[in-house]
Amino acid sequence: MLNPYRTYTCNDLRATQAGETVRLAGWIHNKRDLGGVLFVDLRDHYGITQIVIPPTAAFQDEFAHLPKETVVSVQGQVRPRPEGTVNPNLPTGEIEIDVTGYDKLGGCESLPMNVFPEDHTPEETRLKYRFLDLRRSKLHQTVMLRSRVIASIRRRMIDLGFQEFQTPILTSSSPEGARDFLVPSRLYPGEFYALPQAPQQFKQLLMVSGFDRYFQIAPCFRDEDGRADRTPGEFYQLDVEMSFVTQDDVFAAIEKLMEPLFNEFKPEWPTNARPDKTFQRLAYKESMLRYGTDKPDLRIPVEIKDLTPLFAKSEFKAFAGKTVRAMAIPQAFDQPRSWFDNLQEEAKKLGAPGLAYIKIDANGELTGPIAKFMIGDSATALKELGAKQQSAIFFSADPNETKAAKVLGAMRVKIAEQLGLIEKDVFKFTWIVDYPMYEMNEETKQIEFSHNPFSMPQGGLEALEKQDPLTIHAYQYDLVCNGYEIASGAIRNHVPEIMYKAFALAGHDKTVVDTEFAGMINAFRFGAPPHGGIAPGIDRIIMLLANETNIRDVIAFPMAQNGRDLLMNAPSPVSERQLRDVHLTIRKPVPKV
RNA sequence: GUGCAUGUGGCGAAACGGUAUACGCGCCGUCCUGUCAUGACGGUGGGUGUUACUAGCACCCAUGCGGGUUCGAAUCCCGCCGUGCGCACCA
Repeated sequence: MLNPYRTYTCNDLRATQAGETVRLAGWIHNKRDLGGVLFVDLRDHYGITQIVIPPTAAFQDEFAHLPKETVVSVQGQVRPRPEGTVNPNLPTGEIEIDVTGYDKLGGCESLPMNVFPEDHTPEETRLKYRFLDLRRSKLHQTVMLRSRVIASIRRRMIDLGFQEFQTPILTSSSPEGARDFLVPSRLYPGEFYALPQAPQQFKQLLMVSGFDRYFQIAPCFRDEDGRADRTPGEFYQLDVEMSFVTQDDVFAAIEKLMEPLFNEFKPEWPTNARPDKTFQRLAYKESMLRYGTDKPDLRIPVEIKDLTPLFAKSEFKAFAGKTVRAMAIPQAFDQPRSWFDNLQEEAKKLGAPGLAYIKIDANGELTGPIAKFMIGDSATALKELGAKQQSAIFFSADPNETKAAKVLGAMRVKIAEQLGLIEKDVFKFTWIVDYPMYEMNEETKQIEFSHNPFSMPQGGLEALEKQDPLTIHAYQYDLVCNGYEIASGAIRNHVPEIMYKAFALAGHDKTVVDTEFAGMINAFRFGAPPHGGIAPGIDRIIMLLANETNIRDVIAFPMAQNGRDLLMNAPSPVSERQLRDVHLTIRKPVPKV
């Protein structure tokens, strides 16, 4: 039986179908009323077809007054367009439909935002009327890209020998990491499920269960605030875990996924992969030194240098005895004083005392506010910094090494954006490896895990027993592309003895491990394979492939930065009865006066 | 929690201490038989009142909300709220 709404989609018809009687259904995309003849662009998911309502049609006037975005089904005959009126920009541009009748399937009221033309609209409106925003070709295409990327990832993972699993969404709260989303239990008053921040423990348990190679396109829930590259509340990871592997094996698997994936969807953008399609590696410490961050944007051709020894005994008190880092910025010489002043303000916002700089003029002479302190060795060294003439050198000095590095790292990106120094249309990947296992909490002076406490320390038990904890590296790694952390993972600590020792160094005794990670530590007692994995962020990968800078633009139904869903009105109050079912009373915060 | 930016018609916006809503988009009306971001002309914030009621006129209100400075505030100041970006946070 014939479909009552359509016999073709709006992207199907070509000149070869001329003469056929057809039915098309879709949205009224645009109208061109020429007085006699009425042209209407009919749009569906697949494309646009021009339909023509002739002056002889009794319903022409009626049709002309249907608002844009009305849903109709039209019947008519396919005919080739007259000579000279073919539209080469439209796949269906050779033909048009001579309409003989129509049905109005869905009316449309006055629109709160334009679907076509796709003009600028505030994000709040776009989120509230997401179903309209999703009709616009930009977002519609991105969501389709997302679908194709995920399909490709799934196919590639299976081809690489991985199996797909599902893991619980209602699980238990885990003590480490971000805040959990909690789900109150009806059957157990006062007890809660938590939504998983990642299927971390489950995937490790699957390895202990002998499944060898796991993957899942997994939703992850974390109660943390949004950023341009981070949605609040929930996001998707390609969660991966492998047994009997080293770090190199995990890298090899992910490289076999990523490089071809990026190449499939953005073939015109070269990557910096080596000839054998592997990615470069950078030690965490090296990255902090050269780029001031553990997610360096390698598209920026600027590196930071350490000048600490040079100023150790300097007359210049602002630098003496502190960690001093510097970077040379080409093209910065000619910037106005206000530009340099602005950067100082930016640096101060990041907690730096300021942002010192000197300029190197056409004669290679040092100028600027602090140039007079740069004498002898330091002047020579600065010229050797690689600073070409007509450039500027920026300094960051702080008693705290990490802070000195991070300030300059942030300024490196900001300056590069302002001066257009970021290389375009290219993907620059790097692995970040050798993360420290522990770090010193400056406030409490306690040694803490710097990343995932389940990571295997490099050197194993021996390192934990004999080495200064702050010098121990973990088999912990990130994959970074164009300044975005797109994956994070580790070789796991699967040996209870090493686990207890690792926690002991961070000040947690055995009972903490036994109670808080009971499920996993118990499993490790019964024959656990060495294993490790990684979790690439799906949303960020799509962002890169779609060339978007706002992560909400690659998600069909995102929440606003404040964690609200403006379309569905979540979160929202629930009834007293629902609360009673789960044994909750509301404790409201004290209102501000 | 916090820093910065921002908030004016359905939408993008203009006015930057002196007649708010210029201009554009959309929408409405009229005209046009080959357009395809159609074109031309006109209209388009809200309320109340009034008249000779397809229309006109008068008055009032409106620049996120509340207060303040000023002869006069969209504009300057204070507080609050919303949104965006950043920081804290993110095993």
